[in-house]
Amino acid sequence: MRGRGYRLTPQRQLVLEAVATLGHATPEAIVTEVRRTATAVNISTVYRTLDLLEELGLVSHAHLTHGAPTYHVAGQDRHIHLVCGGCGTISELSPDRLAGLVDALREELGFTVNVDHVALAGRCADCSARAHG
Amino acid sequence: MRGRGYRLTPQRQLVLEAVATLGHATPEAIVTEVRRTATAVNISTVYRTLDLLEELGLVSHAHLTHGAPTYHVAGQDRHIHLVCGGCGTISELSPDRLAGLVDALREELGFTVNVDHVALAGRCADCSARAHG
DNA sequence: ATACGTGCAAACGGTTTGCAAACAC
DNA sequence: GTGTTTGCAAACCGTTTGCACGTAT
Repeated sequence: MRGRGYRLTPQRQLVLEAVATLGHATPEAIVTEVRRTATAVNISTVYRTLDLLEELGLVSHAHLTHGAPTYHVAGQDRHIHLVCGGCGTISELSPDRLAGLVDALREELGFTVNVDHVALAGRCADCSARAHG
Repeated sequence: MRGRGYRLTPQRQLVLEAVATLGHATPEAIVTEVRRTATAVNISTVYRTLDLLEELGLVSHAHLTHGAPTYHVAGQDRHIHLVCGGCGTISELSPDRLAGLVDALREELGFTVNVDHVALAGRCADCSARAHG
């Protein structure tokens, strides 16, 4: 952090801790967690800090729903998300499932897929059954 | 359209035509196109109409960027999108590339992936090279 | 004639910005 | 001390809503 010329502030520490504690969290959830120990922290500081932490490679974000993105500690407990458009249920999946595609795209096109970033949309078993009923 | 108890209005026709003409278009781009022939059409009508057309299975939408989604005629010229987080370039890919994964998820979990819906984020060859330089 | 559909304006959720005050260095 | 970072308030973008008017059926 300091190594890259940035200042180490309580806000920045608290935001990173909150992301670690919460697992997958929206900016709104993060500011709520942070305020448990520092009531005055502003949501705009959280946004600025998340951008910075992401730039430093400490956190990543994913889009699970049409609403706010969720942030998580980078490279930890990696997985793909499946989001059911019927009931909204989110399930997790090993990133190995995409390994074949990822490797092929890197070799053929030089394109490196960020596997965590986007969820796969679709319909879970229950909702598929219901739709046909 | 009428078959399902909905009224056929000029606005609805124009929105569908605009989606067909534009290929991939945001609601903003669609309303601009529609206004070339009907200046008074409101953006909220476009949103309502797109929801309806999607419910009827005539159009689909995909999330290519962090901004507005893009709408396209359903089932036509299907492809996956690759979005480079470095330069923003969007490229297209055959949905066959995901066939293996899609089949596996359906068999094992009963989950049906909506392949068109979400783009794969990552870094294109140029931007990967640049990042290491 | 009577729902249904539209335009408008206002609100919404999520995010970004300009600025002056506060603080890490 | 000085330049970065913060809090605040206001603006922003994309989207949704309530309501009175308009219109396809």
